[in-house]
Amino acid sequence: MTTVDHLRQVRLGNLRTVLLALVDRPGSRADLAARTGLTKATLSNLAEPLLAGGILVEEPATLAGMGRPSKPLRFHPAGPVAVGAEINVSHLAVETLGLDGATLERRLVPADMRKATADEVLDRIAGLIREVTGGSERTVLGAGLAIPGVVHEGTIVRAPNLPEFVGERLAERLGERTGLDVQLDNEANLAALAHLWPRHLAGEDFVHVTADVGIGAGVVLGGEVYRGVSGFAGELGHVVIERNGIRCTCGSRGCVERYAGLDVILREAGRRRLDSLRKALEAGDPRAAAAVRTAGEALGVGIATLMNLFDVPTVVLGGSYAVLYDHLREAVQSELDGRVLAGGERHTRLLASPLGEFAVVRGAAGLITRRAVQQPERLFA
Amino acid sequence: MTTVDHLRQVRLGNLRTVLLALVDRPGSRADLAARTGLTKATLSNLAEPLLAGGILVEEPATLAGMGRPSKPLRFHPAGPVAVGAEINVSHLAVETLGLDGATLERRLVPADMRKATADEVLDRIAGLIREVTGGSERTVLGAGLAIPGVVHEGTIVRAPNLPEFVGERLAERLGERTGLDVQLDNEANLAALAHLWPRHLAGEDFVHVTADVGIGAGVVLGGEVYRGVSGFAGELGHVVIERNGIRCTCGSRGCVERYAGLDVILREAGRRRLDSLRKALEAGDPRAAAAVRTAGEALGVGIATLMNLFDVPTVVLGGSYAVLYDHLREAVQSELDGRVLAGGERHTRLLASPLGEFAVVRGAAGLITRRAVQQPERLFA
DNA sequence: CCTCATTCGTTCAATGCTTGAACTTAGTGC
DNA sequence: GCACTAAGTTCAAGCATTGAACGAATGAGG
Repeated sequence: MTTVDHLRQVRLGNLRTVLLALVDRPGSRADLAARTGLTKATLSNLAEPLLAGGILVEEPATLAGMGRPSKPLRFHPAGPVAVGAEINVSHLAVETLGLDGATLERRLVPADMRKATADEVLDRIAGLIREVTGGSERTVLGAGLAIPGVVHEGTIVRAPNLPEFVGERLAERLGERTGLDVQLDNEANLAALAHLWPRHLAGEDFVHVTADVGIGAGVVLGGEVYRGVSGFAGELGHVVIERNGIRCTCGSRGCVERYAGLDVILREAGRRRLDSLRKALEAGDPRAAAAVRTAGEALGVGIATLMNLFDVPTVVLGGSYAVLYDHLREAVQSELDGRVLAGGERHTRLLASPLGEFAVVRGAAGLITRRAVQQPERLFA
Repeated sequence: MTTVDHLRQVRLGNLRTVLLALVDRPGSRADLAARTGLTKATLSNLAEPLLAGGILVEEPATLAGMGRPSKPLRFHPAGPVAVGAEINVSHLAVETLGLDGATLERRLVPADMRKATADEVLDRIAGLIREVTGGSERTVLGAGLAIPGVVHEGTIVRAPNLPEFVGERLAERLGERTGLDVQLDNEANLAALAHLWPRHLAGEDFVHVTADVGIGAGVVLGGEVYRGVSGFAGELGHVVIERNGIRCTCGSRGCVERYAGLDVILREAGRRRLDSLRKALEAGDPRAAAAVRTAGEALGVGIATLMNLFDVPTVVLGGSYAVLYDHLREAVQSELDGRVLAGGERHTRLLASPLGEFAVVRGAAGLITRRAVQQPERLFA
C-alpha cells in the first residue's frame, strides 16, 4: 500500500466522520468542522464531491445572528435509499430507509412460511421490494435480509423454524431477482442493530433480547453487533438454567427457551396468540399474569448469566417481550438484582424496545445505510 | 491531526508490523519485507532507528546459497525487558521477560496473603522485582501486576479472597516503590493473555478457564482479552447451572463455582491440597476420581453456556484444571457435546494449558512487552 | 448609506512516508 | 575473472490536511 493509498484511507475516514455527524443532525461546514474536529478547509473539500454526487444538499442560507449566514448541509431528499426485508415464520416485511434514518415506505404481510417453498417466498419478497422502490428514481444502495436463523458467511446454518432454508444462500437468490446487493443476517442481530443505528437507544453496550419461537439475543459490544466466530453468538435461548431440567430440541436440558419461550408462555396462559394474551393481562387475568411472571423468572436467570459473562449493563427487551414488558419487568429485574455481580453497586438497566414490529426490517435496512456511511466509497458508484 | 501526523501513524503501524514479525522469528530485511508485505526500502528505513536505539541487533551475515548473504535482525540480547508480578492468596511470583518472549528470571514464594497488609505485600513484591532486575543494566519497560480480583480503571472493585485490597490502587503504590510504570489486571485475564502472547496457543478466539478459590474465565476475542464495560466479563464462576441450587456467597443460587470450584473438589475428594488429590488420582482412588468427574460435569454445563453465548470454539483449561485435565476432560467434553450448538457439525476443542504455575506472571509481563510492541513509540523513550 | 464587527467559506504553500525502479554491494559457481 | 544471484540502498513522485490569510455575506450602529 503506497503512501498515497494511506492518505486516501485518511480521506475516507474523514468522509465517514462527516457523514456520521450528519446522521446525527444537519449542519453547516463550520458547524461540522467544529463537531468533527476537522478544519473548515477540510470540510469544504470533503463536502464538494458529496454535493456534486447528490448525496448532500446545501440548504438556503439561514439568517440567524451576526456574521455571514451559514448554509446547512443535509442528506439529499432524493438521495440513495436502502431496503430492509424480513422473512419470518408468520409474516414478511419490507421497509425503505434514507441515509438520514427516515423511513419512507413499509409493508408487513401475514404469511405462513412453513407451507411455502424458498422460491415462493423469494418471489413474494422481491415483489414487495419492487412495490416500495418502484415509484421512485432514488438510487437503491442494497437490501438487508433478515431471517430467523443462524447465518455464517452468507449461508444459513441453522433455522429450527424454517428447516427448508438451511444450507441456502438466500442473499444471492434474492439478488438475482431484484438486481440488488443483498446482505443476509440473523433477525436477532438486526433487531439489535436497529437500536444502535441510525440513532442510539442505549448508549454503547447493550443486549437486545427477543422471543418468537426461540429466544435470541443480539449482543452489542463497542458499537458493533457481536457475531462470534461462526454466527452463533448470543444464543440465549440455549443457556442452561436447570441442568437436569426439561429436554430441549437442541439436545440439551434446561434451556431458557423451554421456560421463557413465547410458545411456553402462551401455553401456560391458556392462550393461542400474543394479542389475546395481552388483552388477558390488561383485563387482570391471573393465569396469564402468573405465566408471564414465571417466564420472567427463567428469563431473568438466563440474562443474569449473560450479564455475568459479557459484563454489559443494559438489556433491551424487544419483540414479544416488549409487548409483555410491564408484566415481565419485575420478575426479570428481581433475578438480575440477586444474581448479577455488576460493577460495585449493582447497576443493571432494563428497557423496553420502542421500535415495535418493524424493528427487524429497520435493522435490515440499517445494515445497508450503515455500511454506506462507514464505507463512503460505496456512495460514489 | 495534520497529514504529517497521519503519516507518522502509518509509520508507527508499520513499525508494529515489523516488530510483530520479529516476535514470531528473526529475519533479514528482505525476509521481513516479504513477510510483512512492505518493501525492502521501507524495511531498511524502519530498521535503522531500531538498530540505533538498541532494540534490535544485526547478526553477522549468514552464508547460505547464492547472492549477497543476508544479515538477520533480531531483538537485542541486552534490549529492554518487562516484569510480571502476581499477588495470590497463597503465593507471590515475579518473572522477567524479553521482547523476544524469552523468560530471564523467575521467583515463586509461598506466602499467606490473608494475614498480610497491603504495605507488607507490596514491599515483598518490590523486593522480588529488585531481585530479578537488579543484576542487569537492561531497560525495564514496566511491570504487569496480577491479582485475583476484578479491576476496573486501575481500581480493585471486587476481590472475594483478598477483601483488604478492595478499593486499592495497587499499580500506583507499587509504582512508587519500584519507579516502574505498573499495570494492574485480573489474573484470569492475564493467564489468558499468556496463551496468546508472545506465542499463540489456540488460534484466534478461545476461552481460558482456571480455578483457584473461584473460577475465572479469560475470554479472547479477535486477539484481545475481552474485559467488558467494567472488568467483570468472563465471570464463569457465577454462571447459574441450577437456578434453585446451592446458595453462593455472591447472593445467587446454583453458581458453577459451588459445584466445580477447587475447594469443592478437594472437600468431596476428602483431600486438603491439590497435590494430594493429584497423587490420589494417579493411585486410582475412586472417591477422588468421582469428585473430579462430578465437578467436570458442572464445569461442562457452565462452559457450554459460555460457548453458546460467545461462540468461541476452543477452551483451554489452566491452573488446577490443567493438573486435573486427564480426569476432567471426559465429563466436560460430554456436556459440551450434548449442549453446545456449534457450527454445523459440533466442533468444540478442549485443551490443557501447557504453561503451569507461571502462566499468570508470564501474562503479566506479556502485558508490558505486548504494549511496547503495539505502541513502538514507547521503545524510544 | 456607510463602516465596523462578526462569522462563513475558500485558497494555497508546506509537509513527510511509502513506493518501485534503478543501483550498489557481496557473495557463489564455473 | 566473469556471469549470476540476492540483499540492501538511494531517490523522485505523489496526496490530504493544515493554518493563516483572504474574500464573502450579513447585522448593528451612526
